[in-house]
Amino acid sequence: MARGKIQIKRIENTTNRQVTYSKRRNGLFKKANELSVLCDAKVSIIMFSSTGKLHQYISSSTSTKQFFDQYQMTVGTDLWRSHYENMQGNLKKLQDVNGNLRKEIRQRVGECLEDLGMEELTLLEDEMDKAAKVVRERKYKVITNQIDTQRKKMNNEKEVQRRLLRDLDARAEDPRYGMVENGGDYDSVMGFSNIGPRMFALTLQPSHTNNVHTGAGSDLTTYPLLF
Amino acid sequence: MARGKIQIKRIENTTNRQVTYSKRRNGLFKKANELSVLCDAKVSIIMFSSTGKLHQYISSSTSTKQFFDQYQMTVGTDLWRSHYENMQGNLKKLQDVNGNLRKEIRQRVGECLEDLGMEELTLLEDEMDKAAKVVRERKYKVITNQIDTQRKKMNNEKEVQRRLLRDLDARAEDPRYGMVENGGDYDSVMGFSNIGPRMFALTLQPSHTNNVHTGAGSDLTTYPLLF
DNA sequence: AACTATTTATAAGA
DNA sequence: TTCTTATAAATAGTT
Repeated sequence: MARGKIQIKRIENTTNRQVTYSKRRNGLFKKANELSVLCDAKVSIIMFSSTGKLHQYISSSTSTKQFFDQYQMTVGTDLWRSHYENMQGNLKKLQDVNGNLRKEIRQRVGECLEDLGMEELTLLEDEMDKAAKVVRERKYKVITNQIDTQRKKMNNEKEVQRRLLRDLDARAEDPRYGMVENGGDYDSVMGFSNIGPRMFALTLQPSHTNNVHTGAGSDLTTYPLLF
Repeated sequence: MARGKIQIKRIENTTNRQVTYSKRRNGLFKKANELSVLCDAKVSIIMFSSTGKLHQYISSSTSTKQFFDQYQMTVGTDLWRSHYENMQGNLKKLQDVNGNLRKEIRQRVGECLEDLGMEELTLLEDEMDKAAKVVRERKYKVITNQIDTQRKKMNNEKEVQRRLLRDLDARAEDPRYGMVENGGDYDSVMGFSNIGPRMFALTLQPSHTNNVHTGAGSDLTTYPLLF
C-alpha cells in the first residue's frame, strides 16, 4: 500500500512472501489489539504460515482456554462440555455419598452421636448388637476351623509316626536286617525303596487334607498353623 | 486515524464504541484475508464484542474444525482432554474410596466378614463393643436428660398447683370473699388484680425452667414431652 | 451508510 | 531484520 498498489494474490517470491507475512502479521495484531482496547472486545487470532509456523494473538482480558470455552458455548455444539458437566455432576454426587458413608461409619464407631434421637440410637444399638453377634460367631467359626485343621494335622502326624514305628519294629524283628555292617546286599536296597511310597504319602497327605477341606463346601479361609 | 488522532483506550460512548467495533472489525477481517491470500497462510480470528456477540473470520483454505485440530496438535496439550482426564482420575479415586467405605460399613453390620482374619475380627469385635458401649451411654444420657426435664416440669406444675390451692384456701377463709353476688366493690377488684403477679409467674416459670436447663452447659438435645 | 480529512499501514528500496 | 519513505488504505468525526 505504498510505493505502488499490489494485487491481492499469492506472492510467488518466497522471501518477499515471508517478509510481507511478518510485516502484515504485526499490523494485524496491532489492529486487533487496538480493537480489543477501544471496543472492550475479546479477540483471538491464530494463524499458520505457509511453512506451518504458528502465531497467535489473544487480547489481554482472556486466556486461550477461556476463549475456547466461550467460543464453544456460543457455537452451541460441544462434545466435551456435556461429558464434562455430566462428570462434574457425578463427582459431586459421589462426594456427597462419600460424606454420608463417612458419617455412618463415624456413628458406628461411637462418634457424631449428637444428631441422633432416641429412636435412632436404639436402632443403631440393636443393629450393632446384632452385627457384633455375627462377628463373634464368625470368629468362633474361624477358631473352630483352625482347631479342626490342627487336629487333623495332628492325627495325620500321629498315624505317620505309628507306621514308622511299626516299620522299625518289623525291621528289627526281621532276621535279614541283622547286624549288617554296610548294606551292600540287594534286599537292603529293595527294603529301603519299599518305604518310598509311604514317604510319598507323607508329603502328599497335607495337600490331600487341604483338598478335602476346601472340597467340603466351606468357604472359610484356613490359616496355616506354624509349629 | 482520520479527522484527528485518537488515544487507544476504551471508548466510553456506547454507540460510538459499537460503530468503531463494526468498522474496525471489517478492517481487521479484510487485512486478515489479504494476509492469508498474499502469504498463503491460514488465519482464524474469533472475537466477542463487549455485549458478548461472536464474530469470526477464517481463511478460505480451512474449516474451524481443521483449525482447532491443527492448533491443538501444534500446541501439544489438549486443553479439554487434560481437564477431562484429571476429572476422570478424581472420579475413579472417589469411587474407590466409596467402595472401601461401603465395605467397612458392611463389615460393621456383620457382612463381608470372609476377607477378615482372626486378628482383624478380634479388632473389629473390640471396636464394635466399645462403640456399642458409647452408643448405650449416649442413649442413657438422653434418657436421663428426658426424665430430668420431665421431673422438673412436674415439680413446676406441682408448685403452681400448690400455690393455686393455697390461694383458693386463703380466699375461702377471707371474710371479704363471702357471698358477694356481683363484685362491684373496689376491694374485690383490687383482690383480683392482686393475683396478677402470680399468674404472670405461672406463664413465665416454664420458660425459666428452660433457661436453667440449657444454661446448665449441657449440649444434649431436649425432647419436649407431650402430656 | 456515505463522505473526507487525516492518520496509519506498508511496498519497495536501502 | 530494520529503517526509510512515498503512497495506498483505514478510519474518526461528521453529515
